[in-house]
Amino acid sequence: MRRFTVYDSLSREIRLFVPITPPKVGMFVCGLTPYDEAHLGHGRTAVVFDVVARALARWGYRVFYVQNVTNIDDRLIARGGERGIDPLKLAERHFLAWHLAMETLGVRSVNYYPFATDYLPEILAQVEALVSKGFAYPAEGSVYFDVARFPSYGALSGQRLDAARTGTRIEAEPGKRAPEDFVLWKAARPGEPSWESPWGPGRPGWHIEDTAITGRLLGARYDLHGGGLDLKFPHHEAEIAQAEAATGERPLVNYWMHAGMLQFKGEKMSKSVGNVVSLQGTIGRYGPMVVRFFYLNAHYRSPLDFVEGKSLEEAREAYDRLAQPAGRLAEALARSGPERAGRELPAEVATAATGLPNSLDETLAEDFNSRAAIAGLFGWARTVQEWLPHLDALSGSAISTLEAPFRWGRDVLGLFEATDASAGRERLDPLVRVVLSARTRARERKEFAEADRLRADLLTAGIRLEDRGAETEWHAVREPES
RNA sequence: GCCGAGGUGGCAGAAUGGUUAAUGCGACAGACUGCAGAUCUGUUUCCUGGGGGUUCGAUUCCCUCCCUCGGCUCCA
Repeated sequence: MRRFTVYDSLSREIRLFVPITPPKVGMFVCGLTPYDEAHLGHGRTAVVFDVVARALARWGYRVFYVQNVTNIDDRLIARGGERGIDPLKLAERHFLAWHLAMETLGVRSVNYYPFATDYLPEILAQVEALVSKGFAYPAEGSVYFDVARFPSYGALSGQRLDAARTGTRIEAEPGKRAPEDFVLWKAARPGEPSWESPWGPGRPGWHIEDTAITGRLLGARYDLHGGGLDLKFPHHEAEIAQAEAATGERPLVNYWMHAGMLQFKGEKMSKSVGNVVSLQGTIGRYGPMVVRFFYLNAHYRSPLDFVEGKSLEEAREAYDRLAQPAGRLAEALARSGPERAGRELPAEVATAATGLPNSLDETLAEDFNSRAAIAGLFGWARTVQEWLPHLDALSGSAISTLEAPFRWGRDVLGLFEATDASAGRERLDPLVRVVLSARTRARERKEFAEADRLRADLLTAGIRLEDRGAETEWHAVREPES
């Protein structure tokens, strides 16, 4: 197991990571409430923690990664009511879309997506435990957590209750003793989905599902909890309070990781601000790998600005600089096979290639500095560019050696994966070749006007040509419309 | 108001108690090319929010101020 450090939001310092029972790592990340289409901000958090899980797996840890799905809550009920759809069905529909987006983005490290409503017995048991231990009280069919009974409440966010209170939006919730008390079990209003409980029909509060799920799947204490920075207070604070109060064991979580917000037009991208950009739509327009690269090109804790018409264009240019040599190596290897004889690499190049993945691991092992690792890949791309013209002379194992750092990028960062666009390329290739051979003949006859006309026509069709000596390569300028 | 995260070149964005502060994008020039593109080479000069302090030396550590963003029970 590789040693690595991580910034823990609770202690506010970078700490060496030590699992409770090595090599196992229990990892939980707050998922979304799928009441609407996912936006670019959601994608960032998902990709950030995907890389964390991928890296841990590579480094010899056995990760069990759980991401919950809040499939019952006020927004779902409201949205379902507007559309005349059962909220649970609505949640399921949006979750399927999310899952598809994750698949496209290469987020495949999540082992399990538990739905809140599948954990009603655990939720009820936890609420009952809190009531019987005096940490929670029923009122008007609901149950509230008594924050005053949990003195360390606020430790994660640094919030002090007296200070927080001034800015608190005090909702008219009858029976609540203090404004900071949060709801564990919410009495059902007529027509709402509800479950039976000792306090009457109702549904779980937002915070309790996570600790009910982790209690069941990861135990009373586990290693790593992630989520967006906006969830730190009150959500994660509430998780700590209710879980530690219910089980009597602490700490609930050994390492808290919070991902920085994606900002758009100077503010956090969010539904309530109304500045959202669709995740699916952006993936469709730029391709999943460019979106992924955009996220990982910044440190996960920093705020990341999304500028329409600029950020992803820039990311595409930068990503292509890596993907192009990576792709040519993969193609060459597919053609030649690793067994083919040929020239070997000079010793210093081979040493650099085989050593780089390890140093990239070291870089990433310092609080998941993906940007610094990417910088290392750029340096390698430059070296590989020098070898691209000589690929056919190289042995299969030499090409494979050149590819090693890019394989690291694929395994850990999830970049350089074949996408639908490259599948489309295979279909188009024979057709494009027909035009190319006509153009090559024209060029041989120095009929450049004709050759340029063919090049221009292909460009209109979305295909850009690049002459490399006698050979001509082609690239799709835009994603195929689907 | 309180709590937290940030302020780095034209832009994005890393790192570090110490010779020229990564990397990418963009721009400019050269090589290559029939041209273009891609690639390579070079250039992009005084780039670390302001002011104090600690230090032989700070962008890095400490204090303070300013600015931006997030949270303060809807949030990834």
